[in-house]
Amino acid sequence: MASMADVARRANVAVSTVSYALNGTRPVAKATAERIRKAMDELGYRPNALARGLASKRSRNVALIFPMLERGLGLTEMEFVSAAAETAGDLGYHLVLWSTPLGDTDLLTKLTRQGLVDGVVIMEVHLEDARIEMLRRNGVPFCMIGRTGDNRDDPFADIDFESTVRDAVAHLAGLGHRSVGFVNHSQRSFDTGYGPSVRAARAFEEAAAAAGLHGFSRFCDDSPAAGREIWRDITAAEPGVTGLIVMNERASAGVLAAILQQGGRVPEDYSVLSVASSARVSEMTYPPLTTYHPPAAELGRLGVQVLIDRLEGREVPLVQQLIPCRLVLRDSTGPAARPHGAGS
Amino acid sequence: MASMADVARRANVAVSTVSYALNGTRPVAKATAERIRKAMDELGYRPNALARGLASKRSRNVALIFPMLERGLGLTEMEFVSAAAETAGDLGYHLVLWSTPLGDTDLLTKLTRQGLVDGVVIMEVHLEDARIEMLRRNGVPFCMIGRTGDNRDDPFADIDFESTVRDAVAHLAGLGHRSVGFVNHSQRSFDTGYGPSVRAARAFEEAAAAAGLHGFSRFCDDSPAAGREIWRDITAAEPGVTGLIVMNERASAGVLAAILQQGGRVPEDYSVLSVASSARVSEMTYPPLTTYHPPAAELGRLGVQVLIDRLEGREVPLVQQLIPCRLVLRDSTGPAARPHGAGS
DNA sequence: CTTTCGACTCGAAGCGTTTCGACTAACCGC
DNA sequence: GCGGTTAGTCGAAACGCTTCGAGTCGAAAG
Repeated sequence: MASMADVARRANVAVSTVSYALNGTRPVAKATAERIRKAMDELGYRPNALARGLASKRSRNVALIFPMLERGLGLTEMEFVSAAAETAGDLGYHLVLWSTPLGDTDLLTKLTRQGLVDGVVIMEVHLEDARIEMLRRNGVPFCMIGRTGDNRDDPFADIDFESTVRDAVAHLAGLGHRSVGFVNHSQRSFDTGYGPSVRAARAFEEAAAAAGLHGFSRFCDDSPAAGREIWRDITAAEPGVTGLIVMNERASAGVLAAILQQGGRVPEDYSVLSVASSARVSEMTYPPLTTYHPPAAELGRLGVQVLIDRLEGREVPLVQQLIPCRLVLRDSTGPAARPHGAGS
Repeated sequence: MASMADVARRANVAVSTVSYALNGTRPVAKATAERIRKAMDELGYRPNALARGLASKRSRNVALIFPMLERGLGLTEMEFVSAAAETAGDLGYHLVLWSTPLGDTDLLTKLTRQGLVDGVVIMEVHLEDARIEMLRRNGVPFCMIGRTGDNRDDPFADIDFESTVRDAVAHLAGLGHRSVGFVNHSQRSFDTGYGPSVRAARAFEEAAAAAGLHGFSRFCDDSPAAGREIWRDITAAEPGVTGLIVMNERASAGVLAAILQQGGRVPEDYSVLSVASSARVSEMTYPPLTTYHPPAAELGRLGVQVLIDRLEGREVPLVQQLIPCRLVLRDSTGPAARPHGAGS
């Protein structure tokens, strides 16, 4: 592999001059620059990333910390990762993937101390997140996807669950639904302070109250089976229900199946509105789900963009961006049926 | 950040001795080793990955080349990426993500020449793949997920589409189906030599013939809408059909929906058998799809494992592994209806 | 008691960059 | 025609590690 010394020799200049020409660090005469450029592509020269990083103390690598979740990663996360990788590439950076158990701060500490990356994008942030504490303490530049409860001046990009849930409630209320349920993630995710669970739950209570309708919430494990079960539970406890907001991609299919199985029709008898589930999945259920789609790609792009801006020392204002989900109408919502006439 | 020199000073030894102790490159006295160890964790020392890589000419990074596809990445790919990242981590490596347009050999060349990674795992390999040519030519160690048409002595791990499709045909034949269709990916994917499309298509023809049943194939774009359309096409052209093998995750939901919409029942009137689609999605359709699940995590793990084995110079036999999909029974297949009695 | 060998250690020379200080020629304003 | 810039270039010193050659010492071998 050709090195900078080879290029310098061939172009008849000092190594440092090659470096200047390459990075524009200092002015280089037009003719010299041309000679160097020529030498470079005759040799097929590419600067060595490791050496460059070592000497400059900037690796031009960023890490994406992405958790090994028991519930597994979904398509939203995939979109997110794709966008992050692509954006990093566009900005001349490399994206390295750190798959770490959610609580493992030690592992993360070890990883960050290796000096392989200049900063990290961290996802699945919890309201209280030891990893964020650690990053702050160790002075590791980072950008969150999601946010803690106490984010003061750390940059983040997150889904605006508050406004999304508000919109969702308004949407159903607008269709005449007066008794609306909210199907959340698991109790456990709520208890451990998973941001979306907590914020959405709160937002739902408020929005339902504000809209003057009867609202109730359920936790639900992330599986179709749990979704089926929760529907049975709901119809038993809330016979007047006509609308459901489901923020649980995997459960949503179960809910739909359970309704159909009980002889209910969607959307004639019940409206099911999905929140933050991916397009690829929403269009595959029966009927296809009307959904507030998460801005996964935007978040991914934004996350690495913001991080890199900081790394490059650009004097950027603190970015703390909330992006609402975008409504895509499909076939699972419609005008409310007469309150008690529903379900066979 | 503490450096090796700091550790050496504190432990009262030469820098090289610290290195030997750290890597076991040469013997170090027990007492010395202990002193060094102590110094290390008093300082919270972690070796600098860049310096280490530069000096040793082995970065301990591997790249995952993953394509920006127009059809987007699915859950299978996500599982795959997760497994790869996790495995790399377990083996003390970092996984960097290179998101590249499928045909962009130049970009790939640039990336590999930077010396950031020791080798690459490459996915979505086509039967004729310029990227593989390039890797061979440039002597970049690699492992394919998928395989070219001419793989001689390059390592790969791939889904065994031949045997999977054979099994699928046998499964339906065993249920009494005599007229079975195969829904492939798009014509385009076939024409551009996308391995799964080509191999599965061939395998289906053979297996259908061998089983003595009436088999026919269709290409289908990757979308529910295309799936609906293909079903209309099929019922028009093949009125006797009772079984369908669908190797197209996104289309499968459309097929199901179209059947239901025409008043057909699954599996009473028609059996739909999905091939190589993810569990997360298969369980969300209506009815849930009986599926041959792709061994995504195994492939991901295997890919980086094999690559790293080679990098470490272990004298491993050439790994060219084919893993069949595993059948998971759900609700979309059953005994064949009377040939012509189906469909309302 | 020498020789030999292995365990153990050290210093120095890289690895391929960036960056710093210094030096030379113009060139500018006066 | 003299200080002061500025464009353009060079050599050398890092950066934090690995690796090589060489040296010391004690124990086993002859």
